[in-house]
Amino acid sequence: MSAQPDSLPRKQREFQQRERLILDTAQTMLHQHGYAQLTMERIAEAVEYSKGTIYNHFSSKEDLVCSLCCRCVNNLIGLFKRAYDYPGTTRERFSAIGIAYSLYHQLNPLDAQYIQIVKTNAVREKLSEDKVTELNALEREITQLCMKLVNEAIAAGDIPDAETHTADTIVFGYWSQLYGGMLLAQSDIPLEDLGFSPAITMLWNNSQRLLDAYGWQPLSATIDTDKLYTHLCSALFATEVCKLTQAEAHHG
Amino acid sequence: MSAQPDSLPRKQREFQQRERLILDTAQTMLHQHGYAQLTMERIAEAVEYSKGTIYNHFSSKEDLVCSLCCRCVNNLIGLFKRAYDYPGTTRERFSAIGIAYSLYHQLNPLDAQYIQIVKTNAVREKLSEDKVTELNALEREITQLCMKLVNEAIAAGDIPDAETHTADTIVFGYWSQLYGGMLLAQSDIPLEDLGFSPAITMLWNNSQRLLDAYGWQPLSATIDTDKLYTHLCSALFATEVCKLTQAEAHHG
DNA sequence: GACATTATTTGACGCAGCGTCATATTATTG
DNA sequence: CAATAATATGACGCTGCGTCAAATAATGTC
Repeated sequence: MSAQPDSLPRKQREFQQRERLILDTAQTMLHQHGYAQLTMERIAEAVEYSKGTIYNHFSSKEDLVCSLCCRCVNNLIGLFKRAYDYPGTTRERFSAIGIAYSLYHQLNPLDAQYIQIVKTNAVREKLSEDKVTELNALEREITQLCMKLVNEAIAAGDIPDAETHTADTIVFGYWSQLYGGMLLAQSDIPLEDLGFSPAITMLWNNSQRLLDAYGWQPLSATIDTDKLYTHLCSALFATEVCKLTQAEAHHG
Repeated sequence: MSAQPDSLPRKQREFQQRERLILDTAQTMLHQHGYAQLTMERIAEAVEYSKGTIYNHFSSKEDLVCSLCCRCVNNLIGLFKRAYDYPGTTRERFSAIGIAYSLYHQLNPLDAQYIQIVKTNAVREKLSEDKVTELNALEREITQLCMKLVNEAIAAGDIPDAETHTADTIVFGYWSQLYGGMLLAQSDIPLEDLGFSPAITMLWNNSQRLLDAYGWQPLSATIDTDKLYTHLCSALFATEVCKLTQAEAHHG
């Protein structure tokens, strides 16, 4: 098969493979039994390595969870890029980013846990320098992707009165809404019990409203936003939607 | 002084007093040294009671932090009520709620920590039934206050096209934006380093935009929103703004 | 293939912090 | 002033993190 020159990176490949195994296992355990039940001992037992070996990969439990978080943001970046590359109007593409965000969190509701956990100062305090840097880089990447798109829209004249609110304000506003909305939707506060509509619907409607407020053409009055939603879903995220409906059917 | 009939509740008064002492101390410690350094032993030592006594008040460390969180939400409710009672247009009053939220978190940036910590499933898992109920009740109260105001606005005809987006959507949207915006502003991601404007300004502008999008009269085009901001601040939250500027002057 | 050397894995260990509970202390009552 | 009830205490058990010397495996040398 592979000749000598490959034999050096073999170790590294094994290392990476094991790292994936550990992360996958930790993720599964987290999903099944919650954070409180997630211990380094249990992970070690599950992957059939000893605790020391786990610590060769992750300097602490927080470090491990942060790595999960990084994977998660990476996945999100993938979806965002798909939205970015969609051949439509800038508004459609930006809307697609919102859908990507929403879909991802619907599909992986528990992934929001890592993000939240890692955002907590209680955890950040304990993270290594490197991991913080890694995470910041990813967050920078995903932010810049949004900024780029908004700047394209402004350049193309799709946001006529863009002087009054610069790209950063728009990205910040849209992102706030998505982020806050997802957190509220997923929080243990039972929104629907309080007489609220499904959060996903509200989120979509609100974000479209917000884009209207920025004057981002074409305004929602001129198009059917419900149709846009379903169209973008099927055009860009067919597999994700499919998985989601399956999961829903499965859970009843 | 007080006669016999009062002597029974005396114990209770002492109990409550001590509870406040513990919470105050814990809060200070949290602010000064962070969550990781906050231990039950240290709290006990600081208040000069033993650990067992602390556990007479709080069934666990999480329980204690949750109580801090409750106090914090209570403070917020106080500010919201002030905004609600302001004798102005519905839009001004709702805007004031946004300012209340923003001011509170600027004044007590660390309080957001408890909320975040408690929102984390990792911590929720460990909370007692009672504390979760208490917290839910508070969150219900603060939500309902917002709902009430939006419904008043709809009833008064201040939101003409209110059929298309019901009160819950508006509250959800506004709240999402405030919540998400505050989290982003406070997160360790250095927004300004990424070329962003001050988050508070963006937050205010975006929320005004959103109210416009709902068609909530009077639209921001017809008024000076900057002036409204400063006016509401001085009319309703003079003491808070004062504290804030002092704190800023103090920290340089 | 036997030995030396280097890399990796292991799990026993130390330690910190949570939460408990039998005991000690203080308050209340007869 | 004893008897009894209420409360406070801190030693103790336990769990889980992170370390490190020793064991084991891999690699290189003759």
